[in-house]
Amino acid sequence: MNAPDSSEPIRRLKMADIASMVGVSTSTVSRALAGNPVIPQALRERIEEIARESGYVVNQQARGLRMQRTHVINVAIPLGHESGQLISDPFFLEMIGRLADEITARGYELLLSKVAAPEAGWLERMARSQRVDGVLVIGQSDQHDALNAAAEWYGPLVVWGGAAEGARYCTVGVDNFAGGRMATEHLLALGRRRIAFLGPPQAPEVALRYEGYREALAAAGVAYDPTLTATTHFTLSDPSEGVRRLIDEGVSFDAVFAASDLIGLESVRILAAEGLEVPSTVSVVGFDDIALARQSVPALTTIRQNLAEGAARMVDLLFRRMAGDLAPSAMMQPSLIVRQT
Amino acid sequence: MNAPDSSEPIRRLKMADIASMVGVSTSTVSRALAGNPVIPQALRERIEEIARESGYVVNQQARGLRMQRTHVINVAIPLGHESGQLISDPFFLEMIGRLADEITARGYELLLSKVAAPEAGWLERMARSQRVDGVLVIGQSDQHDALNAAAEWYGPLVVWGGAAEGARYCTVGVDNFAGGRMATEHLLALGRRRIAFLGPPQAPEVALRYEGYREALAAAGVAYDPTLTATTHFTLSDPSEGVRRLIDEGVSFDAVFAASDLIGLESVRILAAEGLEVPSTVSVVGFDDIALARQSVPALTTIRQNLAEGAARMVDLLFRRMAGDLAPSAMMQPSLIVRQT
DNA sequence: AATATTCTTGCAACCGATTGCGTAATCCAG
DNA sequence: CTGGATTACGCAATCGGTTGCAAGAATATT
Repeated sequence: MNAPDSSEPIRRLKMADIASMVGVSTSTVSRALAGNPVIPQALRERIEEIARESGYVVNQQARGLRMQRTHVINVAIPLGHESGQLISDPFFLEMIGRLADEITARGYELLLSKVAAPEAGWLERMARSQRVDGVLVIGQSDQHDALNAAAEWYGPLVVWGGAAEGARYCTVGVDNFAGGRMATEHLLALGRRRIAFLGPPQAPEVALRYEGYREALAAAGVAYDPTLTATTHFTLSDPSEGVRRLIDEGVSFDAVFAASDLIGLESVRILAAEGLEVPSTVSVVGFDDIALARQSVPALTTIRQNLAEGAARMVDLLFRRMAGDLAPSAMMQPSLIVRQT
Repeated sequence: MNAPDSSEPIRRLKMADIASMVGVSTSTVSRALAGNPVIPQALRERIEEIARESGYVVNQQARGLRMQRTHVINVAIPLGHESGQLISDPFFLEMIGRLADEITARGYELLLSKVAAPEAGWLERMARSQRVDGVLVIGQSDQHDALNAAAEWYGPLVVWGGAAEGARYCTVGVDNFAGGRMATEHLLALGRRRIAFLGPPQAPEVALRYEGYREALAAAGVAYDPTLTATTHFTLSDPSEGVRRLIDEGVSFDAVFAASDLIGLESVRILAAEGLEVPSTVSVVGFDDIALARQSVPALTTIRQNLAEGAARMVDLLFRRMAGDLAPSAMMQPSLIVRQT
């Protein structure tokens, strides 16, 4: 369609070009553009002026090589537990958006890696490639061991997720155990006794929610029935998963605690389609409080994770770790948001 | 919490270390790891072996500097038209996910830039920083001129969006004009005559959908009423926008064509809350066909954009452009998905 | 006016790879 | 056994910046 202007010199400007235009050495240009105060203001301004009007931009490869830092953070999303390749949970979008804000605000860039079928050593390669200064992992998926191994020698690593047993890596997340308990207690308080649990149990954060669920049941003296637990992926794309399977198997239940809002919303939809009224016949509680939970009809009751705060904490911890301070994990309190289900 | 093993040497391995371990020069190691056939197989395998077991990973900064390519693609999301900082439209998530697949499949990485308040020169800086080999822009937002300017001298740039008037940059997108017409024709076929249009008209793709809307009205001999057009952002966070304003202003309408599914879904919700039944009183058609449109109750009728194909085309065009072939824009056909609204 | 001090600015080494070119080693035919 | 072709591999330049060190210029001190 269009062609780059062929009269434009093909070779990109380098610092030496600016230097010769100004009549100084590259040392001076480098220092001037870095705002080093040893360069007199007048000269610095002249250099900045010329650099700007000639469209010069510092080569980040060269700069990174010399300075041994890239100003890039790797955000990795492992999808070991997902069958499909797609990230469909809006939770990720909101998280990515928040992280992008925090990272950009600190003058860094965000390298996004979707790790679909985690190969051994993916984290090692990420950490050692020198392409990034730190790594954020969103969700442990089934990569607990890989994370532990990497944390052994790589400091600037922060993981969003549950405080899994024996985790030696730094995590940020809500108290999943408390969240699971809160959700279950809420359902119990509504008089529900046969509460189904839906979620992918391989993920540590889900496992903790499940523990909270068990704990609340036990505390209320309600017998735990294993047939009420259905493993799913984070998205309910496959009808052989989740509520539908419970219905098909003839399991009777009067409430659903879903490990994510997406599962919860899909459950509501399936229940409605099956003629089971929500919330009169079956109550549903989700987890995350994605934007959608509030907007759907009926609006989903859920356990809220404050992602803005979570993202800020993750980035804060990561930068402290990049600075050599091996900051510890942080846990935030979730809250119950009662809506219509 | 945990501390990186302090007995581990602090300095990272470089190629020279591997070279001396094997007893060859860095040239040989470099060639061996690159799979260069001039290195005998036996030696290559020995080098690979040692590199692997010592956990060596090539420094991408150095490699990039020397080779003048980074194997990174910049995916930029300009949000000039958005008031808030948040990307909330799931459209972006699906698009990012698809692009990530395509880019990863070619052995490249994805640098994600959320361009919240576009400063002059943001694209220039991106292109000249040598941090990436190519740039994909998701949505033109209000950055049409900036894109045109950059395309003048920067080849590897592909934009998702509408084929805006006077665009000299390479775009991939659905035929927004046809999509707007299809949506409107569908509503007209249902007998609707007072069809409202909701969307952010600064974005070229939305402007084209709007043209299609006008065209369909004209073709059907239905008078165009400017009071039926309400400008919004891509998300309906502000109640002073969209349907609610039409209702408040007492504008009568029997259908809504929303420029995105998110606007459409929010409209359905507001209409329901206002006691206007969908679809008996008011019909609604959205645009995008995000996963949510299918799952919501009632399921949203919409114009489908095939994002899997779109992402594949964008990446294909970008790689051809990176190879110096200035491939032209591509346009795909949207399709009408009739559901319950 | 001579010396001490402070300002400016450039030289050159370095970051860690890749690669053109040249040479030593090996092979093969005559 | 020798000359020429081939193979294997290392030297050193290069990519484009940053920065310790030091020299020369300008200013201050006595």
